Amino acid sequence: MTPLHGWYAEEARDLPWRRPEFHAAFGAWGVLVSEFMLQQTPVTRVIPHLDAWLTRWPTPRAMAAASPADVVQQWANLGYPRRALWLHRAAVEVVERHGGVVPRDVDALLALSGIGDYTARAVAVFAYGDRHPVVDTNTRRVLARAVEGRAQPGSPSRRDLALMAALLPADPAEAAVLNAAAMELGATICTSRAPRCDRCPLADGCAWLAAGRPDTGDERRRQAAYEGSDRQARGAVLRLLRAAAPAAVPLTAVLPDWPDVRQRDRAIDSLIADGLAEADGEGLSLPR
DNA sequence: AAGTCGGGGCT
DNA sequence: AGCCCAGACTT
Repeated sequence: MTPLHGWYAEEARDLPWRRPEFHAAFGAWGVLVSEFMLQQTPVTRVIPHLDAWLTRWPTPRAMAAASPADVVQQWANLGYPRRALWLHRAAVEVVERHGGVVPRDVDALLALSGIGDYTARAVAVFAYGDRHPVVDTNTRRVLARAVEGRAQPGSPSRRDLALMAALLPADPAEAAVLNAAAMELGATICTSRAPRCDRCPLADGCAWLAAGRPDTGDERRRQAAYEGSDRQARGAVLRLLRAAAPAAVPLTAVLPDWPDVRQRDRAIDSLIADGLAEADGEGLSLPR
């Protein structure tokens, strides 16, 4: 893993959350927001939204004072809109439990809404410089190949954390670089489909490359089709509510021509259950 | 351990 | 027409 340091210094992408100005302006809150947005949304899609979000709500306290409707609206088309509500809830929790300061302790971070193993450690490491293993889907693939000689990682588990922890340098700053470098390598070189092993700094020591890049038969659990799914219906309803906001949409005007009316109603009910929509006498709207 | 949850871009 | 994406939550 040692070659990653030099490679990262030379080749790392210039991303907003890696710039000193970003940390100076938004601190740990900026890192927290960026990591929320990056949960399953590609880097290139997050970038255009991040600055607008942080300019509007530059602190947890500002975010906590916003309405859920404004939060869902600002989240726009980033996907998985429950994350917007969780981010808002996390901001409230930061104000209530930590005086408005994003906590540094991993367990305190894990206790916040919408924060799991990845995000908690990403904040502790990239915002505060502490020494923890940060393992995302990119890192898991790099470890699977370079260390275990497999084509694809297995399902996420705590083993990944232990494996990465064992590879971290003793110095926290160097450990942070390795964490970021492993993610960067997986995102740009050691990609899922067509890895560029010819440009990989770990090529000499990679177990998978040494074995001739075998197909180790690790089936990735594939996602159901989006077309025709409940998720698509939810997305369509929410898009309608965003367009109408702050006005409510009469229930009879909510996707009247949707192919499957039971699916439509299921989508409405589940959005209400999630707190992403609200129904009253005037109809359906974003949550007040 | 398996299901659910967006949406866009690339192959 | 799939596959993939700086995951987390619920059951």
